[in-house]
Amino acid sequence: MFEISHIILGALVKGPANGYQIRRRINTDFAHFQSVSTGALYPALAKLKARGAVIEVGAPTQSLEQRNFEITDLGRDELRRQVEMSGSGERLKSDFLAAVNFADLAGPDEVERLLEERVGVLNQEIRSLLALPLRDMSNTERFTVRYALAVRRAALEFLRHEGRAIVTAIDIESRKSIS
Amino acid sequence: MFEISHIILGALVKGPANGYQIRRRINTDFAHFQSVSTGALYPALAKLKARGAVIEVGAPTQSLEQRNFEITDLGRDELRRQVEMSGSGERLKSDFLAAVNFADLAGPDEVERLLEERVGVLNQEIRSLLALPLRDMSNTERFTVRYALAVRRAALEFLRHEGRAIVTAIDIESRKSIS
DNA sequence: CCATGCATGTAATCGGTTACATGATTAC
DNA sequence: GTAATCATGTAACCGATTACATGCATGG
Repeated sequence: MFEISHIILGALVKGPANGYQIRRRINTDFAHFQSVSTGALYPALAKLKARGAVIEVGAPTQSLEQRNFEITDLGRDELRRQVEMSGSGERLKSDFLAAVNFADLAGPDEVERLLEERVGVLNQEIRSLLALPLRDMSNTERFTVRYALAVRRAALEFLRHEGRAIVTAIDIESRKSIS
Repeated sequence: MFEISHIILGALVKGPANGYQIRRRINTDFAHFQSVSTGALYPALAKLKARGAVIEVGAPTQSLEQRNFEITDLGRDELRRQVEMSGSGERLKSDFLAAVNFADLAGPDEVERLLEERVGVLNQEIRSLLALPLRDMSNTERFTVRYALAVRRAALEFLRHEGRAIVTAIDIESRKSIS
């Protein structure tokens, strides 16, 4: 399992950065498969430094309390080993599917709301993915973005074709139980 | 956010069950959006009982230490409210995309392995979804299964069409850096 | 001047998994 | 008889989020 520390190393492969920049790289460039909060980032970064997977470089002379981290060969080794050990699983926790699954209790309006909202979320995610600087990316990075785009577009497509049908089906069903 | 307790309530909507059966319902029928471990299930079940969202029914006379839980009106209310409050987001943590994203460090063989493994996982997930008793399901349940099928099939399709290309692209790239 | 973004960090808490402990029942 | 499945539960741990505390820099 990939942990935050490995993702941090992955973010630093692109070049040195401070904590804030690492966080932004992860939450934009890697948003389609991972995210971080500050409470996870800084402790993980400290541990990586302690074990020599990253080093702190540059001027402590700087007036700002801004730091600068760089990945070491040891860090690259660690990341490479992680890739080699990694499986191809995904852990999904879907509020959308859970809510729809149990929406019989709430009625067709609720299903309609959830569907519309999901379409909105998917469109937003697609827009974010398209906004990424695809030209500056490596082949593998671009591949992951295109994979993420493909599944989101398929989800949208499905909702467009089958969303209406499910709402009317539940509507009919709920009317039946009333009469 | 849907928690385990809500998912348990959702499993009990289908009818009374013991802890073990609840767990199996979740890990098969709801596998496409949620899973549970025993360490989460039993404490959550105890709390649900304590607050009256489920009741323990039937014979304590039974020789087995088998229990039987039933959802109450209060529990149904709680689940309905949760559906109404729910957003349409999904939280994905993908080892597959992370590993591919950083696979430059490991070489084309590693990418090929990850792709093949992912195809295997997707096929298995599709088989599991198709094995579900679709006839016995409500409209909304069936809808979530078909949604899950659609995105997995799209992922497979993408890998079939674009998987080969990425492996060769990285291969060419890595040979370039050698020469 | 004041909101927003940049920047670092900690403490409390959370939701959950892994592993363990135990034992009955069923199927080969 | 022995392996697998059914069945319940706890303790230790884990990875992470939320909220907070602090302060500088920038732009409207």
